[in-house]
Amino acid sequence: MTDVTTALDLILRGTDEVLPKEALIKKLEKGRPLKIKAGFDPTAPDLHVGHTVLVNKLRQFQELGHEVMFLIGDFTAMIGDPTGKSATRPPLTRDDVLENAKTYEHQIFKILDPEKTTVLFNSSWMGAMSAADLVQLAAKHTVARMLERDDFNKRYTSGQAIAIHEFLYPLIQGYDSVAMKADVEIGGTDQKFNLLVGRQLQEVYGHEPQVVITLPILEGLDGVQKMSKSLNNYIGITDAPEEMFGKVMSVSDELMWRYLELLSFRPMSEIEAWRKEVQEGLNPRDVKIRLAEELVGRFHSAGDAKKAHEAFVSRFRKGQIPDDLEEVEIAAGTPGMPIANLLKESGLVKSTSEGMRMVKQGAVRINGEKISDPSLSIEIGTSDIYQVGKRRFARVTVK
RNA sequence: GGAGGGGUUCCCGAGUGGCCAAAGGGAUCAGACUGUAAAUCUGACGGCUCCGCCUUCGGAGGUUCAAAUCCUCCCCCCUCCA
Repeated sequence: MTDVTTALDLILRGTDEVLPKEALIKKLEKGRPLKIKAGFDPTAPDLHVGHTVLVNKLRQFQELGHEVMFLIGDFTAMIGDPTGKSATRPPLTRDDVLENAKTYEHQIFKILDPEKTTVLFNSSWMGAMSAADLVQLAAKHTVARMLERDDFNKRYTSGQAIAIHEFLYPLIQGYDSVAMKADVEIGGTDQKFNLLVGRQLQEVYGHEPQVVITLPILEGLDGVQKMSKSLNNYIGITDAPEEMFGKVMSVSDELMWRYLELLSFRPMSEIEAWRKEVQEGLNPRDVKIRLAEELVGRFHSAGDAKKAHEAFVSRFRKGQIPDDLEEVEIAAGTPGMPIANLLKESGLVKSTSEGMRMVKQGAVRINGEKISDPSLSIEIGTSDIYQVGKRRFARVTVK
């Protein structure tokens, strides 16, 4: 096993907090594989790279010889983590859970080593718990401590409702650590309270408390708000190679360094060297390309990464039309089809109004030729390449 | 149970009878500049058979030549009192 100083270096990379750090060192010094716990909600198996910050950390632990315990919170999902008001969620069936779990595995094993990963469900011990057991568990924690949690506190003081069962969420998440005998639990900074409950409960149950590691929430492509699907500022790990590549390239120079720290597997020493290169005049774009290739390579393949890179260069730097065009056939009703309708029918714009606008704004090209006449009509039997803006392309045949 | 405040176009938020497809900001899209950076500037931002027409302001009715704005009923949210 790697020596403790080197291991610590790797583990600390990109973390927000390690609580407490001394305990982590002690655990590492034992020289045995540690049990690393991370919990996931069974409802949202469609991951983006923001989620992988945590998974990457798990991977680092695996590289150091530790054992990852990937916990799917199918029982806790019944409660729903009480952030805000959404206390109840539609219940998932057993089949849903299993299917989502499979999707998770498929996605995380692009990063994690399946050999060193155990997938667990907390229903397997929580489902067996009796009401009496639950009362006993609840007796081990106090309301005052629960109210330390920021959002509970806010809601309580501002007179908003907190249902009793919401207190059970942190409690059960904490109990999971007891049941799993976790040595370390990793989560986002927003999970800090819940993670700490695990420490407290383990102690009450006579176990050695887990070390809590919190990781920052990754900013989305806008660089301001957290990465999320609903804000549409995410890089999905199932995004197509070219799309993924392009999204990485559109990140700001500043944000790029953060992405490198949290998403790249390159050693920090190497990344620092790149930083120096940029200071000495290297175009930051070229560093971004390295990251884009690494990510596409991870979630697709090295070959895809190379192709995406080439496509990117020809399309954006040289302004060429991509080779793998979408082919669309549409039927014209009348002798000719107005350009705006054609754009709408082919899916390049959402409405004819938008189509009109795009033409007026000079965003539309046919076979590379800019057009500006919104009353242009396209004849039947033609097949041309239409472009709207920089990214939307299609070969459209009018029948 | 009582008193009051509110629901406006993707979001926030103006608008209290015609000049309102509805201010302003955000998000988004396009153009310029670039490294598809960022920032900035310009423009667009309900739909359509697009210089005109049609459908929007919680829902359903009504008053009026004319309503997001007035009236009636209903639904939902919030604050305070009990």
